[in-house]
Amino acid sequence: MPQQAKKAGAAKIRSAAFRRVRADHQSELAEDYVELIADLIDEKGEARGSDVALRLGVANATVVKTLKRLQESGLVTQEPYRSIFLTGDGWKMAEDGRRKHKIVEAFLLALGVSEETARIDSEGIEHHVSEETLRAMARFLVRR
Amino acid sequence: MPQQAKKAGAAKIRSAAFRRVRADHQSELAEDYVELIADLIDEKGEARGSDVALRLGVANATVVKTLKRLQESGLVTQEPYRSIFLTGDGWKMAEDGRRKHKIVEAFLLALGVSEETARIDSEGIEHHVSEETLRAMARFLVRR
DNA sequence: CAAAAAGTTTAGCATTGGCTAAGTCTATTG
DNA sequence: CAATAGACTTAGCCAATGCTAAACTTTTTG
Repeated sequence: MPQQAKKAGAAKIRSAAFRRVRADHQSELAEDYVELIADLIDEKGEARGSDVALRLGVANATVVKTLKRLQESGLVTQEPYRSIFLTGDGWKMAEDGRRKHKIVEAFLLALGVSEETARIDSEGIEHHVSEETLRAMARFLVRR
Repeated sequence: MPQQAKKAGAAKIRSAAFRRVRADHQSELAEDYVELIADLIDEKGEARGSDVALRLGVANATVVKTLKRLQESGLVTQEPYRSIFLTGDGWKMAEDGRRKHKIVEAFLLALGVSEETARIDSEGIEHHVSEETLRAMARFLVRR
C-alpha cells in the first residue's frame, strides 16, 4: 500500500466523526422543535408558534420559517394562524428525543452534577450520543 | 406577580439552555479547526489547508473560506499559498479543546463503550460539556 | 359589534458553512 | 529550466437559521 493511500485512508476514518457531527446538527434543530411541540401539547393541550419561539428563545418569524421546513419534511402539520400538530413521524422523533434526553439528564445527575448543569448540558449532549453510549449510561444508572 | 410574567420567566430560564446550545455551535467549528491545526503542526511540523480539508471531510474551498473568518477572529495567521499558524489565542483554544476531548473520550471508554464509539461520540459531545460536568467525569475516572 | 390588543405571517436582509468550476501559484521533475 | 502536477484561491452558487419591520388575522374587550 503506497504511503499516499494509507494517509488518505486514515484521514477518511477520522473525517467520519466530523461528518457525523455535521449530520447530527441538521437533525438537531428538527428534534428540538418536535420535542418541544410534544411537550407543549402534553402540558397545555396545544402548541402555539409563539410558545415555541418563547421557549427556544428565537423570534416568531424564525419559528414560522422553520415550521415550514418541518412540514415539508413531514414532521408537523399546520394551518395558518392555527396551532401546530405532529405527524406520526413527528411523534416518533419526539418520543425518541425525550427518551435520550431523560437518560442523559438522569445520568448526569447520577454522576453528581447540579440540576441546572444537568438540564443545560443534556440539552446539548442528547443529539450526539450513540445508542451504544446510551446503553452504557443506562447500565450505569442501574448498577451504580 | 401576574400569571403572564411568571410564564415568561419560566420560559426564559428554559430557553437559556437552547441559547447556550446555539452559542456552542458557533464556537464549535472554530474549535474543531484550531484543534486539528494544532494536531497537524505537532504531528507533521506544519498544517496545510489540504490536510485540514481531508481530515474534516470538506472541500478545500470551504477550508479557505473558514480560515479567513478564523483569521479575522484572531485565531490563526496565514499568508496565501503558505501553511497555517495558530495565534496565542488559537493555541489556547486548541489546548482547551484537546483537554476536553481527552477527558470525554477517556470517560466514555471507562464507561464501557467501544473505542470507535468513544472517538465518534466524544467529537460531538466535547463542545457541549460544562466545566462542572468535566470535573464530574474526571472524578469518575479517578475513583471508579 | 367596533376598536384595540395579541398573535401570526410575509418580506427582505445577513451570516454561516457547504459545494463546484475555473484560475493562479509553487514545487517537482524530465 | 520548462512543463506539469499538485496545492491553493477566487468566484459564484445554494440551503439553513437567525433577525426586524410591516402587514395581516384572530381574539378580546369596552
